[in-house]
Amino acid sequence: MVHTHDHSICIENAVEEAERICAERGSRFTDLRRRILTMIWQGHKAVKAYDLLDQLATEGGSAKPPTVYRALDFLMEEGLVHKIESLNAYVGCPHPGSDHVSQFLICDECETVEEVTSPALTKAVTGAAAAQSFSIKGQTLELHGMCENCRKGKKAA
Amino acid sequence: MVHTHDHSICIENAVEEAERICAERGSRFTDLRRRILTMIWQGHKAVKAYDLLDQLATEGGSAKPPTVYRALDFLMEEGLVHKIESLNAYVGCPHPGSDHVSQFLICDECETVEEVTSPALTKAVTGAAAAQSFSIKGQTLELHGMCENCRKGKKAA
DNA sequence: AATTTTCCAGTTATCATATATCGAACATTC
DNA sequence: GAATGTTCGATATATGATAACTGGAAAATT
Repeated sequence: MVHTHDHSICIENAVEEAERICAERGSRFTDLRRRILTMIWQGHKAVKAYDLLDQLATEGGSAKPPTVYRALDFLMEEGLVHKIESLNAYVGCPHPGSDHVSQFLICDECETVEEVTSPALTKAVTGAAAAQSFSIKGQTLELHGMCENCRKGKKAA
Repeated sequence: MVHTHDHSICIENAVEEAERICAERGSRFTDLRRRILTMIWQGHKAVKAYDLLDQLATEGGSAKPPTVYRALDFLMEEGLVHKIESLNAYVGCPHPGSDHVSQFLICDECETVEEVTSPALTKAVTGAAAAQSFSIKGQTLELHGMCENCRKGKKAA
């Protein structure tokens, strides 16, 4: 998806929200965690752990993998970021704090990841599980394809 | 899920089917590929690449990672096995040859992976994508939880 | 049957992802 | 300021995956 919006707003919002949520819960939103969350929010693409490492390295310090993974674990526990299993990469949650299941539309063209929560889809998931008497605890639902904007671009080209 | 069935039938079927499919397509179902497919079908759990490596090692030979991954790639291309992204592991396809989307119910208790193809769920997925004008090319749909048998077991205990 | 072609599997090397363990630094609370 | 708890760092190791190249076996062709 081509984003014509002012993305700095997204970053600001995400960091502010994180700040608020952590304060509320008594979790510590440390400098490292803020930096990593900010990096992840540089765009709407999923970011790989080692890209974060590289970025941290260029910023001077010498962060090692465990540091990054711990920060990512924290951010995931607080629901501030999600992991995209099919990409081994991480993306910011657009509405942290609200209890929700996450479903992802991943454009293989522009790499944009859009998080959605479709009630109909969630219902179908629940139904499919129920049909097998399966009690659901978590879902990984990642749809790959091409987003609207890329599709338009392709058609035009 | 507790399997009361004679699992050796599953293995035989899987290998015979693979044989048939590969013959039909002119793909070569080599000894290594057969061994790996058989290993994956030892149960209904997803098997990790390095477990396959270890098993191959104990069987004498000295297989290296690329060998295993190449065999897995082949088996996936032919639709004989699927990768479970949320586990980084591989599971046999119960009905190869038939064109289908795969959805998985993964029991976190007994680790059994059940493949399903729910028309209702597939329709919901298509619908959710359409709602965002997203053109879908592939899906990763993995539901984690507890299967019927494990649930019963827990209740009894 | 001999030759050619194709493709499989092995080797080495390397990269990427993830965990375990331990200890030092730091802020917070009392 | 001492006690506590947490973060962050270093090191090591395990696991997951790919690249580039080579030799050799099987299939196809002549």
